[in-house]
Amino acid sequence: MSPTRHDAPNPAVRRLSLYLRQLEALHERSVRTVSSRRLAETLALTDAQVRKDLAYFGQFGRPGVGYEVDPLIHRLRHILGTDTVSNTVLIGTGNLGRALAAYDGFVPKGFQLVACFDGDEKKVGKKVGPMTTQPMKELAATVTKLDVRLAILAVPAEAAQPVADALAKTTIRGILNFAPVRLKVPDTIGVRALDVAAELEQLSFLTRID
Amino acid sequence: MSPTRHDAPNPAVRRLSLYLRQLEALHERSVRTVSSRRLAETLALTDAQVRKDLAYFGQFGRPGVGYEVDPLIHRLRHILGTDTVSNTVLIGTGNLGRALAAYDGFVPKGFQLVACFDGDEKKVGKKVGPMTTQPMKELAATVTKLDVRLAILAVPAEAAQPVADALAKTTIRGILNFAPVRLKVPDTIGVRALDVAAELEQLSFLTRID
DNA sequence: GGATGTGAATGCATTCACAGCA
DNA sequence: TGCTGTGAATGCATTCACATCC
Repeated sequence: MSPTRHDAPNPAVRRLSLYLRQLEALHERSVRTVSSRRLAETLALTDAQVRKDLAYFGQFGRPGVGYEVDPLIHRLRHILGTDTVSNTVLIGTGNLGRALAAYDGFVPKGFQLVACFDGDEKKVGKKVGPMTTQPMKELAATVTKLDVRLAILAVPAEAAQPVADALAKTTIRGILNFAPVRLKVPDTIGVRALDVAAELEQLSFLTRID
Repeated sequence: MSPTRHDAPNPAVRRLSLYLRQLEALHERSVRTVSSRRLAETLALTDAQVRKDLAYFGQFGRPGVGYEVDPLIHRLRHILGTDTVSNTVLIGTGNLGRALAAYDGFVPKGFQLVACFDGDEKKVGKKVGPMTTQPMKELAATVTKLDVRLAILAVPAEAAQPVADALAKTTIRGILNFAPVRLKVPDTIGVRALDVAAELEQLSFLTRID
C-alpha cells in the first residue's frame, strides 16, 4: 500500500484523527460551531494548517462562522471510513492482546473485535472477553466468513512476519503491528506500526542532558 | 520541549531507532559490517537517507567498507541516551498498564520500570510484577528518591491531564502517553503519544474502497 | 468584523550525484 | 571497485496573505 489515495498529504490525513477527536470533545460540551483558529489553538497547530487540511477533502466551513461541529464529525468519519463498523481480528492473546481486547474505546470509534487467534496451543480455547481464542489455522476461514478487513498484531517479534504472511493470504487489507519488526507485506496491504520501546527511545533522546 | 536539540531533522531522529533495531538484529546474526545500501534495503529507505541521517551525528562509516555493526550500535545508544538505564514509572495499572509492566523488552532497551501508581484506591497495594501499586500522592516523593526521568501514562482519558499536571511538578522530563488526549505540559517536558484508535483510523482510511 | 479557501512564498526533508577515500 | 559524506537540486509540507463571503 504505497502512497495515499485522494491526493492529500499524508500528514494531513494523520491530523484528521486529531481534528475528529477534538470535535467529538466539543460535541460532548454541546458546542455547535468552531473556527479553525480555536481548533488549531487547542491542538497546537496553526489556523491555516487546519483550514488547508480540511479543504483537501471538501468545503466544510462557512466564512464568518467557522465549521459546524456535528456535520464535520460525520464528514470526517466518512472520509476515514469509520462511519460504518469495521470487523477486526486480534492476533496474539498475551498480556498486550488481552489488554487491547478489554479496551472499550474501539467500538465507538468504529472498530469491532470479532475474533482472536493465538499460535500457542495452550492459549487456544481460552476466553478473551466474549471471544474464544482460535488456532491460527482457522484464520483464513474465520476472516472470510466475517468479512474482516483489519487485523491487530500483538505477537512476539519472531512470530510477526510469519503471521503477516498468513494474513496476506486472506482478505485482510490493513495491519496494526505492535511487534518491533518491519513487516514485509504485498502493497495491497497497509501497515501501521506502534513500537513502544522505540517511542521511549525517542523520549530518551528528547530529554537527554548533553 | 519544542524542537530537537543537535540540529538534526526530527524524522532522522525517529529513524535512528529503526537503524538501531536493525543493527541489533545483524549483531545477533554475527554480521560485522553493513553498508548504507543494505541497511536501507531492509528498512525500505534509500541509501542516501541512511548515510545522511547517520552523518548528522558523526562520521561512523568507512568508505569502501560500510559501517561496523557493534561500534555503531554503541554510538546510537549513546546518542539516544539508552546506553545507561533510565528509571521509569508507570501511571495507571489497568489492563494496558499491567500488560506494559509485563513486557520484558524494556530493560534490554535501557528502560527499567521502578514504580507504579494508580489513582484508584482499590488498585493501591496490588502487586504488579515485582512492584506494589502506590497511591498518586506518593508520586513526587518516589520519583525524586529514585531519580526518575520518564513516565508511561496508561490512565483513562479523563485522568490524563490531571496526572500530567502532577508529573510536571516532579523531576519527570518525558511522558509516553497512551491516553487519547493532547497533553498540555510545560515545554521542559517531552511528550510522545501512542493512540491506538487513531492508528486504526489511519488504517481504515488507507484501506478504504472509494 | 470575522471567518473560510487558496494561490504564492517559504522552509524542511529527501534525493541526486559526485569528490574522495580504502 | 565499493563505499562514505556532503553540497546542490528537487520535492513536499507549512505558512503567509488576501480575495471572498456571511
